[in-house]
Amino acid sequence: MAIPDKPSLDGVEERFVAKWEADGTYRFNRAATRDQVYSIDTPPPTVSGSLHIGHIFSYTHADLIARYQRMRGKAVFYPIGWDDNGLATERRVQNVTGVRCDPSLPYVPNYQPPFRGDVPKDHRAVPVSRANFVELCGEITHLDEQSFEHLFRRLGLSVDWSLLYTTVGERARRTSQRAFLRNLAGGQAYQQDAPTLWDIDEQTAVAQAEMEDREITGSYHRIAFGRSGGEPILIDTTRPELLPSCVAIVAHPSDERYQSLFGTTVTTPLFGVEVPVVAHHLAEVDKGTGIAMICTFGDVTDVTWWRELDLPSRALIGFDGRFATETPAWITSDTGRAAYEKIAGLNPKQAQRAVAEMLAASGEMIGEPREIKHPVKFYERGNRPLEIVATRQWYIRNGGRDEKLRDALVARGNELAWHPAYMQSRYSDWVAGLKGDWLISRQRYFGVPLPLWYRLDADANPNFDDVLVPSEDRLPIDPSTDVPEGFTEAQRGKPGGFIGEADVMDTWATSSLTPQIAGDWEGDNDLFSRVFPMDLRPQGHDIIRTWLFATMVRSHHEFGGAPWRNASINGFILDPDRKKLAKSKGNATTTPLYLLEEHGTDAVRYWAANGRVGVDTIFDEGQMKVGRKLGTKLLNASKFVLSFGTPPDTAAPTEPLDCAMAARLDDVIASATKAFDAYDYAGALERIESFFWWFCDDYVELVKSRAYGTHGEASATSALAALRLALGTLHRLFAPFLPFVSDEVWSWWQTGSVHAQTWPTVAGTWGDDALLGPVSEVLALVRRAKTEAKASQKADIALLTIHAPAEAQTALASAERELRDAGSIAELRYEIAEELTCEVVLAPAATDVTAGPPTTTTPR
RNA sequence: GGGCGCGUAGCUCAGCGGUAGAGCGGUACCUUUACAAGGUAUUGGUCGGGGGUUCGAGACCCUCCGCGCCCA
Repeated sequence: MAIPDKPSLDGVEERFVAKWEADGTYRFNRAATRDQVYSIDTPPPTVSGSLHIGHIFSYTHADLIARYQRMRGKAVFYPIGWDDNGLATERRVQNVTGVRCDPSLPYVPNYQPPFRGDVPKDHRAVPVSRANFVELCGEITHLDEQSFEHLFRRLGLSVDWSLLYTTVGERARRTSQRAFLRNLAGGQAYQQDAPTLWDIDEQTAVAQAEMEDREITGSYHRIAFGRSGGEPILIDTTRPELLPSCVAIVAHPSDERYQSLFGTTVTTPLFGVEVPVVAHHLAEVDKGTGIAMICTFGDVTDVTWWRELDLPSRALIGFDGRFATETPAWITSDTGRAAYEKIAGLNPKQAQRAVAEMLAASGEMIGEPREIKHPVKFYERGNRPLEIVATRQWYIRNGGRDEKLRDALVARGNELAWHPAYMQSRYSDWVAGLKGDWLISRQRYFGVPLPLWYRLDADANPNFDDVLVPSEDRLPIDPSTDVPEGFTEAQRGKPGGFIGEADVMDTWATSSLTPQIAGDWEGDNDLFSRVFPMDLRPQGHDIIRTWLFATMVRSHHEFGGAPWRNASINGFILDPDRKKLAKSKGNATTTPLYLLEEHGTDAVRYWAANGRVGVDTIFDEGQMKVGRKLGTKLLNASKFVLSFGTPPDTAAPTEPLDCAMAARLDDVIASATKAFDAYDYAGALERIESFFWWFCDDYVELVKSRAYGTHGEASATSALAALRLALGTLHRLFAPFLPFVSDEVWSWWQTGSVHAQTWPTVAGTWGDDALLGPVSEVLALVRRAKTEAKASQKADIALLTIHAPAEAQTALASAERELRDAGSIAELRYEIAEELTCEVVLAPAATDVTAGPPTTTTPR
């Protein structure tokens, strides 16, 4: 291919994206053996969200490593997936189409939702069947996935698109169900009736990893518990509405004030239920009055107390977040039952108002409620505080209730090389602090179903202990339409028959299997054995506790080892005020596609590549402009170097300056390789870039005249060979960072893609680059003299006197021709001196016969 | 409250035991036949404060201050 007259970065993305796809440049070679493979467990982005600059940042980092390893000769297994499974997708579909799922409705063929796009604010969601809802989820996610793919291709990710998977796709469902069944068989999955964190708006259970604390305003209500033959006990609570669920009151065992009360009973106000006074170390002496009521269940501490003190369960808040309509049996007094009837069916907020009014009226509330700020648990995507309801759920053991397992999982962290190393403590700290097992069942619709049925007794009541499972070869199954072995569809819901499990799995229960899904575990075990355990898991530090940990749990249970060898953890993107970029803060307004179009992909990648592994990075379009400049420079420099002509095949650098440049290049290759091997792509780029600018500014300037042939053919040939050696090396060194422009310049003079070439290696035969120091120094002094004389850089110098130590003079003498050419120096003299200085006498300019006096400069 | 990380030039960052660095910005000069979407030069810092280890500390240790993230 010919060199364009005016090289340009415009349009390189479209051209090479198409070419790489057509040529299969990034196709995985599945014949490669495990030791020849470098496999990457890429995070599948959530397609219900929109891509933002953080994706550009982190996915570029993974791509840098992928491209480097590919050039090192590895068969790179670099798949990508879309995470389209779960609640986030359901929400998006509801918002876009104006429907909501009602599993009781029948399927409607060819259903059209009321909207596709802008749903008016006052629109009331239209109920649709589960099957219709899932269909719409599939339709909307498919559209999202196309735009994601377009952006990622445009970003130049060298993923093998033929390996694309989705987390709700057939293979993911099969893998996910198979892994669950193995966990079930291995005793690592179990179901339990237990207090469960519950989001009353989404009507689903929430796992520990998905909840967060938020500081909200509440009110301390001081209420009096009656005591036979004594003063009432005063208790401060933010949740007086839970009074009917009260099972005990609790103080710290060492609390002097309440010593005499432990073992006695008190009576709850309004409801008149007798409850014990108990001691537990979690009661806080200096919080409120130091004695608290235990209700089933107001918060997670209540759950601990309930479990550890073996208290009865008196839960009243149901799945809908409202108080049970039926008055519970443990409230026996007429006044108590009358009080309860006033809150039956209310939501917690309404009930709180009602209870507070009743307490005020009965005189059992002391003073007015006092406002406080306190942390309350929320579902991370939720709007109202979590409730805790007692319900049957499925769990996977993750060490939260088993010290040995916990220790084993912490130890698995040592099997990974963490980049940066300190990120391992985020993992260890999280695992060590787990409070319970991993809740994986969700009361949702768009997800992977739990592959289970339950046998029904003679009255058609489910026996949850009698679990029916499919054989693995039937997977994936949907228990709402598929039938357990030995049954017929007619027996569904009938006495002696079966019912399907309605719940789906937590999205992380599928996402935790991305190495197994991508590698087609048990589907193509030949492939799987070539790629697993994966070499690299790249991801953000925010999801170490979820994605990374959950994946570790699954791999530990199934394979008894870590699922990867390396974890590289990327930082966040911050705005110029050092705030985390987030759409909700309104500082993440620039879309990724706009940036790629505005600055060019290579320029944006350049910015991303400068963000060191694990370090939060400021969003900086200035850096993208620098990247753009680098790309332009690579075009121009390549064109110039190639314009000198082609040296003979056997040509090699022979001149001292050329060999010294090659030696310096060797050093750059060595240190860039070392940096890349340590996952320090930013360090590698820094060294390559710095060499490149020196190469352009000094080396090319020094040799261009000789390359034109001014000193004869032999020395010209040495220059040409050296220039092309450097150029070919630079093109390959830049290839991971600037994939588009590097392939463009490569195509001018080479065949094939630069991305299919091998990473440069050190020749080690060029000697040292010692002479380059003094030469660059003199060149800089000459330039400074000209600049200070306000002369053009091409102005002639009549006489240059170099004062320098003897060894520097030897170095300079070996490159004297080049110095004279580059500086337009007529006469050059040497003087011995301690320090290197130059005396510059400019030749009288043709148009200016009154040139200034000689200029003396010293290096700084 | 706990854990982790970070405070180096106006800005963004590198350096992590041996003479304070890069890019951007600012300033000046050069319309140089690769590049004006350019080039050349130049200006910027008691390396957050204090103590200690060392012949020597931006770097290692202690402590304080400030900022960020995660978890309570």
